[in-house]
Amino acid sequence: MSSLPELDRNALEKIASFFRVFAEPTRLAILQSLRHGPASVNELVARLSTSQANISKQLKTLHEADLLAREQRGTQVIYSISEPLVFELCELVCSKLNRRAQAESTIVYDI
Amino acid sequence: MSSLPELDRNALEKIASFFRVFAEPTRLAILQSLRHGPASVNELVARLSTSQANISKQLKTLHEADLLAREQRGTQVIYSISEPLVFELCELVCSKLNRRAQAESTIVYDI
DNA sequence: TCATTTTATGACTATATAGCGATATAGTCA
DNA sequence: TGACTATATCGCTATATAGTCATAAAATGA
Repeated sequence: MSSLPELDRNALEKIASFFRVFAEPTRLAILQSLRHGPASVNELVARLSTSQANISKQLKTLHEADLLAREQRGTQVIYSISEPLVFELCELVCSKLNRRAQAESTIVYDI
Repeated sequence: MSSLPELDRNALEKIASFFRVFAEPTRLAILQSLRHGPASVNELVARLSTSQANISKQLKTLHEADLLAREQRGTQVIYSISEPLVFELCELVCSKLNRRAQAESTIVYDI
């Protein structure tokens, strides 16, 4: 938002890919869970209702998007949010959805 | 980001769906093009390299997500950005990607 | 080394949707 | 009404990926 040379297809594709990381409820659930602090894979598996394989897969996606830090401790791997942007993005979207919801009912979104 | 009752699957799915609207380069290209001001479907078709059918389809998605306003003028339909959040979101993501890109090369993202 | 625990990966299925060509729909003007 | 223009929709194909089960890989401790 400033200079106006248009982004080419390649750049737009990279931006789209970044948004795509946030476009799945399971990944959002992982981010929401990690708001409380770092957690191991098994802890996340216990909290969320999906398989260990799927949790690992989605953690990989989040890590490759540079949103999560990964630390190995013995046989466990501890993941934590490494990018504050995660909260800013979710706050923006949640407040937007809350504004919309208020006009309709009373559901409140808040990650 | 404040109170901590976790969002249920249904709420997370709605948030994910919202992010998903931004997760396709053609829709981002439309948003980028509309930054210059309102435009008709045909104008967008002329600017972007995809079919009229696809432009109409993606405009529908953007409109249903409450991001675009739609105004019929004769046989033409004029679309315009109706939600400033669009710019905030894209700025956040672009600046993030720029920070990352600076650490690697010199590509600059700026919608 | 072997058994155990924890995490990651491979093969697969099911589903969602981007994009296309063809066509329908709707508005305008003669 | 009929011709014309602009937009929307339908049917379709191709592709991407979430999720699952089974298994591999890696770290630990006996």
